[in-house]
Amino acid sequence: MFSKTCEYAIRAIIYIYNKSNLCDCKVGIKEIATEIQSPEHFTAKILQVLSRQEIVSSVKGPNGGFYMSSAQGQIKLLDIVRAIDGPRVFMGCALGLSQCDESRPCPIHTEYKPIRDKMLTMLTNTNVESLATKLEEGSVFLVK
Amino acid sequence: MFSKTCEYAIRAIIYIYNKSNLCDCKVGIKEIATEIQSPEHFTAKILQVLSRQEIVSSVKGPNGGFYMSSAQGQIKLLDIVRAIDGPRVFMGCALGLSQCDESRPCPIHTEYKPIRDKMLTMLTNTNVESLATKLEEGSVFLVK
DNA sequence: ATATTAAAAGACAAAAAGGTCTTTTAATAT
DNA sequence: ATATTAAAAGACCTTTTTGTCTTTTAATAT
Repeated sequence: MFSKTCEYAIRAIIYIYNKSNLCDCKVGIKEIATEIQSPEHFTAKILQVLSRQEIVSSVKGPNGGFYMSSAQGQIKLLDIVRAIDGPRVFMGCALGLSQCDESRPCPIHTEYKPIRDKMLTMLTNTNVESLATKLEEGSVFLVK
Repeated sequence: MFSKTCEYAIRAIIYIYNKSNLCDCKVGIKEIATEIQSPEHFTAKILQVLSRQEIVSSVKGPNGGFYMSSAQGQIKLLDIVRAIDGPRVFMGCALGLSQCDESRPCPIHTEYKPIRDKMLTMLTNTNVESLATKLEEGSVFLVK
């Protein structure tokens, strides 16, 4: 459903938000990659993209690393997914038609659109903070 | 959402079923590729896969081509998608965890699973015939 | 039987996604 | 000021997906 890149992105962001809000500290790429079990350098590249889009913050140098403000905790999953997979993700036709809507639908438009819309609604309504809270509670997990 | 391969597969199958049931004839790969606007040889390869799985039938030689029986019209979208993208499509964790379920969920399991299940239900309940009927009515389209 | 036809099969190639490694930049502790 | 540290940047590689082209196989019309 999501690209690998997107999966790593979401897991990394949840980890960073949780950790950086817990101890008011910065967290390094090595730790992130270890804790979410993702390829280190690849994850670093993904975080560069998210950093440019100000979804996550970073500082270089000693005691540097990634961190997020509480304001950034309000960022929606859709913002992350769009930053990675582009702004048109979950907007296109299920069968790849360039134009597909009520006025000229593909054969599965009627069946598919409600589901695609539910996906968009979910991504729009879910923010990072709520997911990090569940992680902190221990009711959800980032690995295995 | 679907792979390109899957998009072409579904569009080709709907076209073949509609055409072959209309005129009780076989339809060639050239015509299929033209009519659904897909790459000819690539579409041929996809149909080879679907043919091996008996989702579509074919005969070689003069007046040969692809065709489908009414029984094959009862084939579900899920059968096509699984034939192409593998049996575990729309079964996995949204964040790529190898184990993710109610007993040990990823952070978005609760939000994601109902949507994934709706997708599976839709693919399970939609058969080729119903889509081909809409195409024949002129209420849906395979191109643009 | 044979020529013709059309799918099947297989070898290749381009593009995109996923991933690794090295060098550069910039922050900061000393 | 300088050494150290850690992210940023960039070169490169691998795998998968998508797509093309050629050859082979098999059906059938003659």
